[in-house]
Amino acid sequence: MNIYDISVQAGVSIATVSRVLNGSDKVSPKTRQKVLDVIEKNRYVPNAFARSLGLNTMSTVGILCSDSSDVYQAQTIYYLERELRNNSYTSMLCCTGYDLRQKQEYLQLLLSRNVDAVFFIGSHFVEASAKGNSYILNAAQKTPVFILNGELTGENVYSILCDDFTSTREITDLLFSRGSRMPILLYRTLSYSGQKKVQGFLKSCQDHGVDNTEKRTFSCPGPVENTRLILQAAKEQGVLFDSVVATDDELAVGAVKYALSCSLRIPDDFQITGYNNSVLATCSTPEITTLDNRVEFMCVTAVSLMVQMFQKRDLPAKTMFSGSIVEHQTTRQNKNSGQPS
Amino acid sequence: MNIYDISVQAGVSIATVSRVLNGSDKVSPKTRQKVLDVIEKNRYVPNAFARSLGLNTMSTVGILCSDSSDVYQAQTIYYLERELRNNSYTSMLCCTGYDLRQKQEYLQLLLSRNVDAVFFIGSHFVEASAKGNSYILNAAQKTPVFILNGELTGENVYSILCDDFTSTREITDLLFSRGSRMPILLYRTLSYSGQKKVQGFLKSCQDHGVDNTEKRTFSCPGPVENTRLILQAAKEQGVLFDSVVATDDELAVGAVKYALSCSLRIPDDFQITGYNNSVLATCSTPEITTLDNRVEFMCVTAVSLMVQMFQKRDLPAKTMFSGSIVEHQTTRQNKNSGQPS
DNA sequence: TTGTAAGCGTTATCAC
DNA sequence: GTGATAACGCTTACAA
Repeated sequence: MNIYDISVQAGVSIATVSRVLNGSDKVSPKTRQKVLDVIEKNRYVPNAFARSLGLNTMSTVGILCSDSSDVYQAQTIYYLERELRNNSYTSMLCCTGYDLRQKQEYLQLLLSRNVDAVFFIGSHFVEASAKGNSYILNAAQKTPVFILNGELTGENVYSILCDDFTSTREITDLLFSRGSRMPILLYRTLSYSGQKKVQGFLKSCQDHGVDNTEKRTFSCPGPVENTRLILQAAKEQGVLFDSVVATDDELAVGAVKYALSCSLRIPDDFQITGYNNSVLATCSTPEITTLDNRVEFMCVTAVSLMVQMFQKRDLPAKTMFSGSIVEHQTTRQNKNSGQPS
Repeated sequence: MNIYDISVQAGVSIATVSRVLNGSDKVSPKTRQKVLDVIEKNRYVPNAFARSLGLNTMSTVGILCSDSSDVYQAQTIYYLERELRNNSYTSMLCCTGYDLRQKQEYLQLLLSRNVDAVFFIGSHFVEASAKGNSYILNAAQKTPVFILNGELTGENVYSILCDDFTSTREITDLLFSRGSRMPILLYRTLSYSGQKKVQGFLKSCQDHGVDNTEKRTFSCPGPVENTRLILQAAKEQGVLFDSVVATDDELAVGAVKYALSCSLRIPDDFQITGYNNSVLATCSTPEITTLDNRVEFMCVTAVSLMVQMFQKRDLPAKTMFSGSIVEHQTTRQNKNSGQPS
């Protein structure tokens, strides 16, 4: 069943059927109804392939993430897809993993499918070296690129991100204000946002007169149990710390497990902050004070930017917004001097 | 740049270019190389829309989930996408929420895009009433449907699922064997798998001589704090229980929080089991004994079924596999008689 | 082995 | 308002 069949049954030309389908106002009400009836009767649905060939678009965008099962990314995917659908776009999901070659292949795949735009979730996609990012910039020559929680400068590239520097500085400030004297930072990788977090942490430490800051940041790859081991090792190597700033909630969970295994009282002896305000923060006991980096707002904003861009509006290449601290049970309630462990 | 431009530059016909592109063996090595050089030089990529119009497929499948940010669904999406991509399919992701109308609209959307197959994640899509499922059965007339962790009988519908009845019976058996005398069950909804879990729980209770089983199952919708409140209420209403069988890990986390708030010792006074073997089970302290329902295996199997189906093989409409218990810290180590709280 | 030409099912530009 | 008809860019018989 195609547009020609419909046109025959309705006694009109395919042009008229097409007009009805696309809501043109240059069709008489009578003709329109006649055509609609035939369409209805036959449950006719226009062929998407032919349509996209003619229009040169399928109203589809690509979503690239490294791992959709990561709680933060999963959240982002959810809101992105919802917003895109609300604006009549479908989402093509690609989980690339962390290998550059895979990322490039996936991006090529999306481009070859003629997606209308590409969204990168997370700053893992922005490499430290400019050369490593050329594949994104190349892509942007054909297709608009939106980077969520990362930053990349280039033509047709738009970055939407939480101010991780300030947020991490503020959450570290919070620990100091609640009596911590020697916080340490746990981070996952030195991605763009990872670096910002480290810098925010160091800034707060400097502001509070903590020395040797470069030795107070620890990389924690791998699963949650690894975090505990790394903290254990740090302690055994003589690193003194009475609080942990974690750059995601899973790392914070690891810190909770460390504290519990050492019988440290949380938050009296030991304070912990997470990041992302994910379900992990409230599933932990005690529940973790965390940073809400407004995933939903980020996604709504990103899709809004995309829609405006298609309307040829001039847009900011970078949109940055502030996070907010959500206090739970791993930080002290009010200001009093703490006692380093 | 299209196939015609390439053919001119290479001094051949578009048919030959097409043959080269599609790896036909009916092209002389010399011609092939000549064409490949021109393609390379121009970085030509064939138009996906025209291609799909001709072939009547875009090698795309639809993935329908209710909420991609749910940890279980996020896992499933990850493995599904990976397997599909390994078999040269791209994934169109749709997050429908829990409203039937939305589900139907999304399914229509996917069908109108001519996806090659549709995957439903989770049994939320299978309604209790046959009428509520007609939209799926209708879709299956055109497009093969794969239901992951749910069951629906119909032409062109394939169900791949963990044996939730047996798994829940076994994990309840485990609690009895570790000294529990009066377990209760927490479930999310009475979806297909939800029902199976309830039945498995009741069977185990009957086998162990527990009466009044129908009053020992509790529905726990909503966020994690709600679970604690429901358990609290149950206790205050005089329900006696010394262990909780939760039908997902998040519910189990709620049970952990309940136990900790009552100062019950886990697992000595109170035992808990989760379900799904998700990150939540290990992020909890104590870590939760849970059921591994083999998400990865399920996805690999589902995609394998799809591939075989396209090869016109005859396939089982239902593929069921067993789960396995992963013991952590919320169940006792060995058999000894317990003391009901 | 290669080329010609007829689809595939739309949209859109013309005439009328 | 409506109807021919030419794109859109590819695949694939069928011919040569």
